Amino acid sequence: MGRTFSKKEKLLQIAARHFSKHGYEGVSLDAIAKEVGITKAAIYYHFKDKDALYEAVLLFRLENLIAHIKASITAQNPEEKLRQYIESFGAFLEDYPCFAAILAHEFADNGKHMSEKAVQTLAQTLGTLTAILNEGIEKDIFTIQNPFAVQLMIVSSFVLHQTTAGLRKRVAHYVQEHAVTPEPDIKDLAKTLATKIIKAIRKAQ
Amino acid sequence: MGRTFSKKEKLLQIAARHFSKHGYEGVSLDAIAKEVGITKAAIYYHFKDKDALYEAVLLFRLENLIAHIKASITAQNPEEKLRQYIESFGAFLEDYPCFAAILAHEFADNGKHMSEKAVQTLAQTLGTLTAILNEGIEKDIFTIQNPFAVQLMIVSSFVLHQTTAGLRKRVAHYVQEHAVTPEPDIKDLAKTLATKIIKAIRKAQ
DNA sequence: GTATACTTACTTAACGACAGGTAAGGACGA
DNA sequence: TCGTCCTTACCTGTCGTTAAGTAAGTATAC
Repeated sequence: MGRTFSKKEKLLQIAARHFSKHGYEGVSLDAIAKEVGITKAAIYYHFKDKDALYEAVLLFRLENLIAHIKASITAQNPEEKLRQYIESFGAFLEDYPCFAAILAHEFADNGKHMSEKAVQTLAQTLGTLTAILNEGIEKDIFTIQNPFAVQLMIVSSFVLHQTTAGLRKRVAHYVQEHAVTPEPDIKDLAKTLATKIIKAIRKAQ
Repeated sequence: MGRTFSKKEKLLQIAARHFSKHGYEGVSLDAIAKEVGITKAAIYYHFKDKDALYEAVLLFRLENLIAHIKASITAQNPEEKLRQYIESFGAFLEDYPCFAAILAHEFADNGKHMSEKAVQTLAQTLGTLTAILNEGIEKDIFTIQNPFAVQLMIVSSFVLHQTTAGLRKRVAHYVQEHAVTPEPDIKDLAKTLATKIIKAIRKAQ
């Protein structure tokens, strides 16, 4: 039983795709409206302006993200928690590739279009990671880490993995030494990344 | 003895800054021209169109980059080569932060504005890395790696480190658990990243 | 039950600002 | 005088945004 979407939901969904493909500046409300099947002015009935539409798109998924991550961390020991953190991050970005691309655009222009609330929500993911790392350090499992550096490796790898698939294909075409290893999907990448990061920060026994 | 710059050089330099800050779509030629101190029409004397200007900016730095990396790799053993690769990549992006931001924008929209020539040049960096990894695998120093995954970790970490400094500062403000560890500069990050990656892919002795 | 008042969810049409791009011409050094 | 390096003036299209209007639905009063 496929549920029916209201025009507003359809608008948000299509807007997300447009913002993900072209970035804030590259998106025109005309184009969105046309695809939704309404007029541009109708967007202004639902949202104050372009900024508010973007904010709605971004905040919705950001809040999803932190809920998803928090729900995924069920383990007791820090190492397993860290693995769950990394893998749930990857799984979420796989499920919402548009969101990954929107994040990539946001990172590229230094969060220019992110409201304080959006930044605050994003900060919660980093807070969660920091707590895990601190616990690991206290229990003498991890070496001391800068949480920002670890977060950077995780988030940037996932986000750019999701967004640069087409570019990588073009690049691969020119790499002579490149044996045609199959491109790992994001779930494989998550596992690889988790293993690598844990290996890299774990205290030598 | 400060050399004098031609208008064209000044134009390229300022264009790079604009493209790095706002991305291709967000940049207006009027704004660039104004800052250079010429009129928009003068840009069309030097370049065919907006695309050609962007291409010139991007290709120039890309060619710099591969020259810089190749010149930096002087070691004999793969492990040291890999370290040099990573550190020279980081050093280059530190010297040209505008270039890092342009790359970030390009990654965010999947290389939409990259010409085949630009892609080809970018591919050379990946080719260099692949050769190093293959040598390490042959000599039984590294475990088998997907070069794309390793390149992804290196490039994405550096690029987003350079571009998201302001955003990270905003995020840090909301992270309660965050002890105010000083933000590592990119050279520290390069060392950390090199150590981590080598630790992660090196064969256990 | 039906007239009235009001809300919801849009459309049509237009606004001013500004985008990329161009044709024509002028200043100036060799 | 000829090419180089620009400027002035302008065109066309598209942008975000708004005002005004409207068909359909809902709530209330009698």
